Amino acid sequence: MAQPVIVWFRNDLRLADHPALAAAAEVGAPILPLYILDDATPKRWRMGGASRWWLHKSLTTIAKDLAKRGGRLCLRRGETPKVLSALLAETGASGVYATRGYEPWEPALQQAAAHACRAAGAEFRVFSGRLLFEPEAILTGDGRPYRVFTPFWKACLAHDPPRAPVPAPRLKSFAEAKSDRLEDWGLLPTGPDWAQGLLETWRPGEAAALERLGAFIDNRLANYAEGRNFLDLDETSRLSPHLHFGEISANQIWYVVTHAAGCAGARTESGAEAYLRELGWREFSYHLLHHFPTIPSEPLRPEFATFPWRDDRDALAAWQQGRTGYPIVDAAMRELWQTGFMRNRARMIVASFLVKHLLIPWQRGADWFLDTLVDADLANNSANWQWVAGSGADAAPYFRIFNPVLQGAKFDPDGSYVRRFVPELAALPAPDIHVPWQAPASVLAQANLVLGETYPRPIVDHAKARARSLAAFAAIRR
DNA sequence: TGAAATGTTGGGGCG
DNA sequence: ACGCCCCAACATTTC
Repeated sequence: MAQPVIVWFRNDLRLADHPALAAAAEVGAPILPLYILDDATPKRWRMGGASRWWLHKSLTTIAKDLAKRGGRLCLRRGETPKVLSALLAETGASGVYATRGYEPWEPALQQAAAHACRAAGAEFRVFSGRLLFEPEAILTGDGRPYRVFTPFWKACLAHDPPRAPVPAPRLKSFAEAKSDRLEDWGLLPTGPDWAQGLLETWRPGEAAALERLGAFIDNRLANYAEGRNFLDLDETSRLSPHLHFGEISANQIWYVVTHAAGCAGARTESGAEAYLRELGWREFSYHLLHHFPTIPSEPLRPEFATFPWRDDRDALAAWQQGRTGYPIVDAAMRELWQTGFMRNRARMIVASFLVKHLLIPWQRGADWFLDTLVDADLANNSANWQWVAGSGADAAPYFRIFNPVLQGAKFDPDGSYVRRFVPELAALPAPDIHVPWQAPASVLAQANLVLGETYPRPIVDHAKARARSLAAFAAIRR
């Protein structure tokens, strides 16, 4: 029997447009599909609860997809180099093929994997597959990384177009090896099963991702530029968790959306352009993380080291649990807890509230998002929290403080988003639903609402919090 | 990918 | 008819 080739799956849990898998298939040797659960390698950034739930479902799905083709996904738990060394010894594999990662620990991890392969006389090959543009390919004229989005994205668009997707290879033969049982990995919540809302909201896996992309393009892409902001509508793609786990690639999305846009043609920015620009922000985040690997924990702008943050555990808990007294903030935070997701508009509102109204360090918010979002992604999460806080690249200016009442009135005008996720406010009429503390007593009584009991009063006064935030930012502005 | 404060304008009520 | 004031409505600037 020929020496097998190990395809080391990570956040690339798909069979189509998978350059490493395609290259392994080209070899003509049996393929051993492998996933390693390595809780030791990123010491600080252990996968969050919602991510582990998704991972369990996604591994189940790709294992089935492989089984349909006669293969068996090998699951191993442990430190990656040790697992690879053991498996190379067991199987006599001639190589390990993987998709390049960009997190801060990836260079060392990939080097360790390469070393394990070399010691076993096998080759280690890394393929691109996660990004449209490699970080080395998009640099300013003097060879430095971009720190402002617009010129970055212009440079991307002027660059050679992204790699065209490759189809799923025909997989002729597989190798097998002893495998853990997925159920034994404990990825699903036990004790309280908080994942019911996730189960009702999501269908992880490659097939579902492709279906979602198709439905998005058919039904919502044309209206995306405006519609994505409305919290009570479902006008976003919701592809982010699929994209994070690599169930679909950015290249697949790029080409399908570009093709769909080819028939359009409008004076205002089209939905396709707006959507591709969001993919551009993802690229930008990954490039930033690659070039500035400390951004998950440290502000990119050094002057923020002395920012007068507050350590307010009660306020943080109120924010996490969706009881700040600002309905739009609470609705969004409860949506996050129930479904593992918020659209971008909601993320901006709640992030601005945590950082500007409460003056709580953005890292606390980033940690909470990493634990609760099904699309938790170190690059996007770090870059976007720093963007909101003003400490990052091309950051939102310090004075841009969202007014949660105005944001609610603008993007949830009839209050149906609030009603869906904050049921104790459901009986309030639209004029009052974003400002329950201003509602007349008769309206509150009719809605069976007792402020401070059935729903909290605002934990901060907007005008005072705004002034406090401006003063805090003035302190580091000198 | 804001919001609030401040400035300007123009219609209309009214003496 | 006229000037004055009020104040939306909109524009600009400031945070």
